[in-house]
Order: sequence, then structure tokens, then C-alpha cells
Amino acid sequence: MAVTIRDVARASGVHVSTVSRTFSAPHLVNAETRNRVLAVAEGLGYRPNRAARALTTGRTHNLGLIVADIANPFFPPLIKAAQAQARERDYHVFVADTDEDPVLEQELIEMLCKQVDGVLLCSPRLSNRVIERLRAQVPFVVVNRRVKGLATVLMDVGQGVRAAVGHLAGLGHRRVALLSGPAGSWTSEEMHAAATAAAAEFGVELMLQGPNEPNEQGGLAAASAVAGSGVSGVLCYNDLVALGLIEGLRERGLDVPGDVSVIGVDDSLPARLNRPKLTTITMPTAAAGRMAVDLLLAAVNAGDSETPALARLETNLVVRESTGAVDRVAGAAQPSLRG
Amino acid sequence: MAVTIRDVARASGVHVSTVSRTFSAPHLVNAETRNRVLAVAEGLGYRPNRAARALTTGRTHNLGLIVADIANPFFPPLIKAAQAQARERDYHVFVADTDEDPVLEQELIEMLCKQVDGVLLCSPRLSNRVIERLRAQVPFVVVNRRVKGLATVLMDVGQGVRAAVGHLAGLGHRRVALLSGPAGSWTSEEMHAAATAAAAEFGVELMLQGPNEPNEQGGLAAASAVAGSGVSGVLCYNDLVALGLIEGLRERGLDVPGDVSVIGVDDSLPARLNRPKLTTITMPTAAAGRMAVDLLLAAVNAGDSETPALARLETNLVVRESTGAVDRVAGAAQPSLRG
DNA sequence: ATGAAAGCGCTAACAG
DNA sequence: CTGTTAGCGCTTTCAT
Repeated sequence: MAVTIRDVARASGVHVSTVSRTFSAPHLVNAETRNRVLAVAEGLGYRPNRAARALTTGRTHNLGLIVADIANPFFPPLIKAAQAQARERDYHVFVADTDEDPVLEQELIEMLCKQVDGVLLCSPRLSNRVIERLRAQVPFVVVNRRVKGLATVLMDVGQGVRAAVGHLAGLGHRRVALLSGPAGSWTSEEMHAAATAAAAEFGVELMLQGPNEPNEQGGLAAASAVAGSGVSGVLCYNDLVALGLIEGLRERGLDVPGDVSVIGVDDSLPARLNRPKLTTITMPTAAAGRMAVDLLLAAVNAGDSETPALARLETNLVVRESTGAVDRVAGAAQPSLRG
Repeated sequence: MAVTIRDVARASGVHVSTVSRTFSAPHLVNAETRNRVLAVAEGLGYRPNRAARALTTGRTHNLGLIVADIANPFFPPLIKAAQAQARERDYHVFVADTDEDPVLEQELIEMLCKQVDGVLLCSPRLSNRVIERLRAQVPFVVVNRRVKGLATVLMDVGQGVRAAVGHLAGLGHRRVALLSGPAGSWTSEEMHAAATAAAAEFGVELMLQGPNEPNEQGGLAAASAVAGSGVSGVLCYNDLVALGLIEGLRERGLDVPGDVSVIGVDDSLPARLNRPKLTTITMPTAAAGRMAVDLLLAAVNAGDSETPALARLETNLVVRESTGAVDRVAGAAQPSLRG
């Protein structure tokens, strides 16, 4: 076993409680003694055992972060930001990947909740019912989902969607499709509502296509439906869907943005690397990660009797190369000569 | 505070040790009693406190996983595989991102090491000296790095590199560049050694260019050097570098694979999504994640007096669209007519 | 300012 | 098979 508080106490000729205070309440101990203890501890390589501390204080100083899929490029920036923010508050973040599986998600939460002071749920696939039951065990903060009574961080994708539809309308598109995401995705529902409203506002016809898997496969699979629908512009649930769609369209001889304009959501790494560079809606994932940590820490330190906080973060459209003007009368998608 | 073992004991009319055994050594307790205890525990919503258990057993049943950058698409598949494998062994994996910062890496390890039974170091940026000091505190397994005396999982990138150079040679390339990775990267050194050997074997001239940042910026920054060097084929440290290079080459009017053939390493998500699809060396990241967990668990349960294990995993070249035959005499890169 | 003692939730001998 | 007892490393009254 490693060096404990007792070893330090013995080696520096004080009682364990003094050593303890040196680390957890330094102002309560004589400067001289403190320095001696610190020096001895340093020399022995002593590090407080946080698990043991947690046992008495009831605070682990750990946070859990549950995501559906680390490999989805939407999440890493959020994770990084959350870890960085937590570190500044002397907290540590444990990340768990649920593989998009609600059962696994619940198991992980139950497993985690005894080792953390609070849990960050990002775009959870769990039912609200389960979440509400689980919250008795540990404070939650939810990102991109509405659960009544829980502190929440929302990315206001509606703003970006409105801008996207306006952008397409301005380029002359009259028929536009929305490729929705997984059933039960709050973001997807928000996109739907905002797209419907914006379509009416800008006088374009909106077709809904979905649900789709939230990855390239989903976009690829939707390509034939899009190709046959006569739309000239498509707004996708996320960047991966958009990239998959572009790929599928190409296989059918359709060019982007020549024949079809495609817009993604997230502004993820692949969106910036791909060719054509994706026009997309930026999601403030880093800000959301930081904010979620702050909200969670507030909930942890205040008890949950507060009015649950709600943070809404802005989104924006960033225009790149996957959208362009309609160069045909009806805007109907047809194989282009260069395709 | 949550429901403890004592509450369960009281409610089911047995002693705490019986409840304890029900969970940690079920075979030692009468089936009838066990079922009763289990039922009561279930009813009360009891979950064993793993931190408290860790205090007596000395086993947290947690593993730490340190990566340089979660946002680098190389890591997520490894992380997912490690978490899945650990779960099967009733272990939990805590992921920490060091932001490519050795100082932060060390801090995180020291912070983590009291809450985990072992640590997985993936492509660490830490000096061997520091690693060797830290290993006294907690068992390590290292991925893609050689540290004497430590259990190791290596991805044998040399195989893939040889295949890549052979592939380029077969396409008629005579002058080839290697864009190396960060200084101190084991993988980068392996690539260099293997590329040098393969270049001699296949009779091509090899130019070394680096070190480069392990991301698209690194590739982008190297583009002008590559464009001016007269090479017709480039092997890059990883897919992101390759994609950045392709982008930079394009900005200079050079087509891939028309003017220059580019090969990446990792076979990451962006490599498959991008256009042209990247010819790349597959890295067995998932297998490495699983293997590393098994090695680490073995080290944890055996004490470190064993001969440290060494696993070498195969890599392969997957040919896609970013490589092609040389269509000019000297193979010198020059603006193409279609560029 | 420091020491003494109790206890956090759990496991691990040791008895019985 | 089950109860008793001690103690993991640390914090936290309460004394002194």
C-alpha cells in the first residue's frame, strides 16, 4: 500500500489530524508546523486518498459524464471543455460511453453514481421516467434534452435552422428536405419545429424524411429517398448524416452543391475537412460543456431544492461550399452533366 | 446519504457481514437468506459503495485511461473497446484527456492513481523517466511506446509502412516523402525506420519532412515543402496530417492523386468520409484497447514481478482513392491542367 | 494550535 | 452458515 496520512504524521512528529488539516484546512495550522508537514509529505511522496476522504465528507470530487458515442465528433469538444472546467474547480470527470444503448446507459449511471457527486447527461437516450427515478440517487444536469425539474443546457439549434432555411431560400431553393435524427432526440424535434416555421416564413416547401441513424450510414441510406424527392436543398440532423448523404448522392450521379445543396449540424472536424467543405450549423459544444459543469457543481453544493437552471446557447449558420444557388427552373434534382 | 449495508441488514434481520457476503461472496451464504437480503436490498434501492469497498480491499475496480486528445479520431475506437472489455471484467474505465500536455498528463496520472487499480497510457508524451517514477504508485500498461519493464501493446505500423512504400513503388513513384509526427512519438520513429528500410528494398528515394503537428494543421503547414520537393508520393504520420496535406496541395493547384499520391495512417472516420477517400494504414485500435485492458488486469492481479508482456498487433494497407500511378517521367510535382 | 477519539461503508479474519 | 470484531485512510467534533 502507498504512503498514508499516518506515515506522514509519524515522520513529522505530529498527530494525524494535524496532517489532515494541513491539507484540508491549512489556515487552521501553525505556519511552521504546516511547512514541516508539507515538506515531509513531499519527501515521502504522500498524496491524499480521495476515496477515503469521500467516505467521511460525502464528496468524491468526481463528476460523471455520459455520452452516447465518443466516436461521434460532436462529443469530444464537449468532453474536453467539461474536463477542463471541472479541473479548475478541483473536480475530475469520468467519461462513459453508452454505445447508444439505453439499458447500458442506465447501468452505467447506477454504477457511476456512487463514485461521483453528480452526473452530466448529454443527449440521453433514456426515457424521462427512468431519469426521474435515477435523480433521487445523484444530481443531474442534462444537455440537449428537456426533463422537467432538472437543470438543463440547451443548444438553440432553432436559430441556426431558421438561418439555414433562409440561406437556402435566398439561393432560390423552393423545395427543401429535413433529414431528422433518432426518435426521441430533442434536437431533432427542435429542428423540425424550427424548420417548419422557417419554411412558412420564407415560403419554401418542407419535406420531412426520417428518423435516420445519426451517422454517415443514416445519410447514405437516405440518399435514394432524397434523390427521388425532387428537393434541391437538404438540412441534415448532423454533419455525419450530411456527409453520408453527399456520398450517396454522388453514387447516384448528383453533385453537391451543383444539383443539391446540403447543410449539416455541429461544425465537427469532418465537416471542416471534407470536400466540399460543409455548410453547417455551429453547435456551442465547448460552451455547453463548461456551463453544464458549472450548473452541476451548483446543484451539488446547493442541494436540489433550487429552481432548476436553464441555459440556452446560441447557434449559427456557417456557409461553406456544400450549398449553392439553384441553376434550374424547378429546382428538381437531376443528374448533372458534370456528375 | 444513500442507503447503506447497515440499513439492509436491519431490514432483513441479519448482520451486516451477511449482507456484505451476499454481494461479494454469494456462495458463502444460505440461498434462502441470500434471496431475502437481495429482495430487501432491491426494495431499498441499495447499491454497494465501491469507494468504501475499495478502502478495505485495496481494489477500486476502476482503470484509468490517459489519451493525448479525445478529439483525435484515432482514440475513440480504442476508448470504446477498452471500456467494453473492462465492463466484461467488472471494471470501469475513467478517461482523461491531457491536451497533448506532458505536465497535465503527469498531474492527471497522480490525481487518478489513487482511484484506480491501473492506468492505460496511450501514446504518452511523458518522458520515460517520469513514467518510471510514477509506476511505483500504480501499475501501467503502455500503448504505442516502449518503456523498459512495462507491459506494452504495440501496433506494428512498420508492416503497413512497408506495404505502403511497396504500393507507391508499384505505381511508379521514385521519390517519396515521409511526414513524421511529433518528436518522441514511438510510432513516428517506427515509421521512419520502416520507411527507410522499405525505400531501400523497393529502390525509391525517401525524403524526411518533420516533425509535424499530428493534425490537419500539421499537414497543411507541410504542403509547401512537399510541393517544392519534387516528390510524387507522401506517407503521412496520420490521417489528419494527410487530409491537411491534401488540402494544402489543392490550394497550390496540385491534385491528389493526379499529381501527388498521399497515404495516411489510422483508417479513422475522416479518412473514410473524405473525398478522395484516403489510402491509409489501418491501426488495430479496438484490438489494442481490449488487449491493453487484459494486460493491465493481469498486472493488477499478479503484482508487477512478472516479465512484462509485449503484444504486437498487425497493421495493413488499405488502398482507396488518394494514391495513383505516376503519369509523368520524373514524378516531379507540378501544377496539373485540371488543378 | 494540536491531540484524542469516533466513525464514514464496507470487508475480512476468526469464532461459533 | 452467520455473528463478532477490527480496521482500511481520512475528516471532524470535542477537548486540551
